[in-house]
Amino acid sequence: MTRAIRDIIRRALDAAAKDGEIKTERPAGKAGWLAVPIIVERPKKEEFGDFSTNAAMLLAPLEGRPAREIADALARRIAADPSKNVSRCEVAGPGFINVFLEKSWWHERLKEMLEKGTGYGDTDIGAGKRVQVEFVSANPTGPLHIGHGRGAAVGDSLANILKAAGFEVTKEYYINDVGRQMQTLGESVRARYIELCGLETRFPEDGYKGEYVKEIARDYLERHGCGMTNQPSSTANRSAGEFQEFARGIMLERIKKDLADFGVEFDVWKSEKALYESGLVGDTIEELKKRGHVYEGEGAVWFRTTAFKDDKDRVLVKADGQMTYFASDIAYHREKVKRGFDRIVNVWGADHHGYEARVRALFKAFGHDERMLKIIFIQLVALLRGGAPVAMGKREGEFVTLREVMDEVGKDATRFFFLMRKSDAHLDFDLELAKRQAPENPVYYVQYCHARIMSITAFAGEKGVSLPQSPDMEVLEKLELKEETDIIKHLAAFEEVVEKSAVEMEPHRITFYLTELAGLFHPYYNRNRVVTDDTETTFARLFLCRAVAGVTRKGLGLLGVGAPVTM
RNA sequence: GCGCCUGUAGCUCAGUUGGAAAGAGCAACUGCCUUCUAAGCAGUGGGCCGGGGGUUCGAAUCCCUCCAGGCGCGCCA
Repeated sequence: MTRAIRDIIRRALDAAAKDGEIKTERPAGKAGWLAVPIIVERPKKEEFGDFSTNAAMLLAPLEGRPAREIADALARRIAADPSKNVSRCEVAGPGFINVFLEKSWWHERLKEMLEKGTGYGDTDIGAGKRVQVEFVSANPTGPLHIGHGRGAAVGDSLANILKAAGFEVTKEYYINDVGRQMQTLGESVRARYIELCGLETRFPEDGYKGEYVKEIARDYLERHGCGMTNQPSSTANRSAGEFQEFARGIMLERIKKDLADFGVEFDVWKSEKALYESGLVGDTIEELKKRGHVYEGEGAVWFRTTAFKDDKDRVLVKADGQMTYFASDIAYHREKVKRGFDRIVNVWGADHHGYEARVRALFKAFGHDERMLKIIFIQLVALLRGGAPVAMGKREGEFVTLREVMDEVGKDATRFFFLMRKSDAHLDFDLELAKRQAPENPVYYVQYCHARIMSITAFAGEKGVSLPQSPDMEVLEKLELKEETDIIKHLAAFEEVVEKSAVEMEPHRITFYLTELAGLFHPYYNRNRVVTDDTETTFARLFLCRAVAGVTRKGLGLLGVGAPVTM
């Protein structure tokens, strides 16, 4: 759509140049029709036209003439555009050129999107480039909490949007299944198990106190009985590993179930443990060594990340011989690059931002273009209930799980709420508001738009109206109301919104877009009847409804939110 | 102390490749259900875009500085 508009401006520039009114040379190529980037925008105010451009103001200094003079010259030519799509063209303010398009031009846009059907909104700016989106990646030491939920919503929705924009996407979950915290989990389960068997034991000081640990211990007990408690201490120690392995399996199952119920499926589950077993971690350190980025000191092995703008060097191998989390993580990122992704996206909790510099150091050390790495930080969620904060604290075992929230307010509302803000902004999530089935709840506002249209369609069916597969232009010409053109204009912007969301990696743009669309449709519905005695108008309006419902369904789909037929 | 994020209406937030008179939702107030779902609609009030400088024809948007809040600065993950 912008392409068509840009063509109009370009033709005007060409004509003006030909007539000698513009002397500035224009470089070849699509982007540079001027030495400066021309902005074509959809003005906020409708008296400024369907689109406007600042071309004249940018040309003024180059031409050495007043902007308004140049604007006049261009406006004359735009108004006379051979496509006949321009109804009028005005110069305003300091030299803006405001262009008004014929209604029929918008009707054609509507026809186009109806013909594209469910494919409307898909574009190919991704050009099949491969993007890996790694998100959630929570340690399997406890259930997913609400913060993970926001990351899941953002990551999954982003993946959908990228796919729609023509990227090839791999969704991946990195399982931190080695290390101290996993060990603690194993010990915690073991302690609970021993307790369940009626024996005395000391619960680990920093153990996980949540109820879920007891549940896992009960599971273990059911499968293995109490035999484990009688074993000699050496065996019992070794069995801590067994508890850990058992707990890992249960927790992962539970996490997968939570995510599946949240509508999130991963393509790849990557185990940190497996990364070690494949030898990749060792290889990566060796490789870094060869490149001269590694040194030994204080009994540890260090990666000189300060050479790449990190605050301090980072330990890869601890003095006790254990690898750090960082060691496996750089191996993982190196592996991602090797797998041939064009773009690597990490969705992290905002509390990990201090980690970014050292991961980027890896890219630089290996000579990869670090611009391929994008890290999205998710600010923490403040959970409220009727305005009052709900306490969260993982260690105490009092955290609010994604499961609880989902069960209470529903999957759709939960996902929608997580996507109402840009990721790096704090989010207040009020359970009471999310649950309320009232207009102040934006989820229902948008979903209702879809359901309402489905209801209209059903009503039309009862009245014996059968809508043709594809619209005739003569029928669409019946959409004469300003409200109708406004809705079409907004629908026509959908592709660009999807593209922008993909490029900027900002799913919340879709949420806002849909709320605006619903905000146009509901008033329209309220003032006008769709199904009337006038067959052509009924057809035209049903087509418009079909397009609104289609875009709403598609947009909600990108968010991972359902589009109900009835509410 | 250093780094990252945030600061826009009473509340929660959009709006940053610089554009024309600042946007939405909620809350507040006033109205609307014999007509395709009132989970809806119509209307009213509400702002030194954290402060101060600067760049520009033009700044919520870019630069500097200060203030406030969050987070991070482990041989944890």
